[in-house]
Amino acid sequence: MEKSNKRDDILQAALELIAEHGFHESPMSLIAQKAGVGSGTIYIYFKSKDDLINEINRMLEKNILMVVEKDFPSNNDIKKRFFHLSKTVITYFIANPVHFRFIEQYFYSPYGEARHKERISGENEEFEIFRQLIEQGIKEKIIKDLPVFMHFALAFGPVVILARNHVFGLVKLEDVQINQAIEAFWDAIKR
Amino acid sequence: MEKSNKRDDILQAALELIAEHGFHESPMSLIAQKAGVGSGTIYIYFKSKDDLINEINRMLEKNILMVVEKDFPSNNDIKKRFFHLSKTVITYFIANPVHFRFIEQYFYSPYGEARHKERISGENEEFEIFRQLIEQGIKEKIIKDLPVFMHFALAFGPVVILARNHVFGLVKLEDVQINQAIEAFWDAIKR
DNA sequence: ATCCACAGAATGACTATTCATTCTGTTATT
DNA sequence: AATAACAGAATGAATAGTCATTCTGTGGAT
Repeated sequence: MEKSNKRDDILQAALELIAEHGFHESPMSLIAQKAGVGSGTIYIYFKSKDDLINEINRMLEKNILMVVEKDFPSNNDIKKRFFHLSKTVITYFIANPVHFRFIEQYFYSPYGEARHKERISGENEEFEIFRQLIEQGIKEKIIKDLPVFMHFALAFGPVVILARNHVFGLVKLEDVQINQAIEAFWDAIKR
Repeated sequence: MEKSNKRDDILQAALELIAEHGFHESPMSLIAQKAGVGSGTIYIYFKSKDDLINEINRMLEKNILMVVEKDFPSNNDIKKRFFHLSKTVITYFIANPVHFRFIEQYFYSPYGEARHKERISGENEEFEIFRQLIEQGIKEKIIKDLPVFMHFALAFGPVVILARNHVFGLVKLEDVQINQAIEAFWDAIKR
């Protein structure tokens, strides 16, 4: 599996640089240097800088989906599943600050707009898990009868801000606090 | 008061361009053109592009604070005040999509990091209103005994995502839905 | 009223720099 | 020997910022 080592090196270098400095403060020359690669080499693996950036995002999304799906308690009750999902996501962000900061910048830039639309409109696996959870919960009268996108906002809005505060070192989120937070926005969602 | 018309023209032009296209897709030459001004003129009013961008943010923050403080029901009960604050903010974002998109890009970029730290650590008027509200609510046992930053995440996290969905045209938030959403995240906050 | 002198606002061509991308020659692989 | 992968220099487009010059409006002198 050591096949395309350079490709991964480039992805990793770009990810780290962009997470720290942003898109336009991460020139291809620097990415190449950090990856230990000639700048021309990047263009063997990626069509353009945009392509590289989108590829990083795809990699991270796949990664997160994997983490979320692993050990997901599909057969447990709604609240348990909601907790697992929320906790996994927030824990992932805290454990991977570099990923978090990349995703945040990507998401809140013209790049992420298209991606965001896809996510809301449906064809996204990550979101699918959440959607099923909510829809079932509504049917079972456990969750408020509100549109799914609203539940998404109620749950992931706080997650993102909390992760941000932690990643930026403004607060230190301990396990207890994470649980308190999830418990709190569960109150927003549940009937 | 028609004193420095050009300054305002430049701020407005830059605001609109950046909201739509992002920071790096808004060259000074274009800003100048859109403002109906020579490119050198910008440097009479602003030290640099960064200065211009920070100045736009300052302008918008002042503006929002004004809107929030106007008619704020200081003497009403906690829940009423919380509702007013939340509703004002979300309504402002929806009514001013250009402002929202600028703020979002600013906030989620290296520019916004410093600003965010200031906000959390306290010396920010906007935030002060919220802080007082929460602290009083905790004292009166109306609101959960959690750190203020957590309540901030619980309330403004959803607000931002909802506004985003609306501004991007993914959903159309009617008054009823806004009220439902606030009612929901009030559940997250209240005891 | 007309004109002149002048301050400082405004301009836009210009410069130096940075950047993404391409080109070229070299090295490794088959 | 032929091919593909590679590094890094070269390129040209784009950009932020500068500066010598032009414009504009005001106040005083006639």
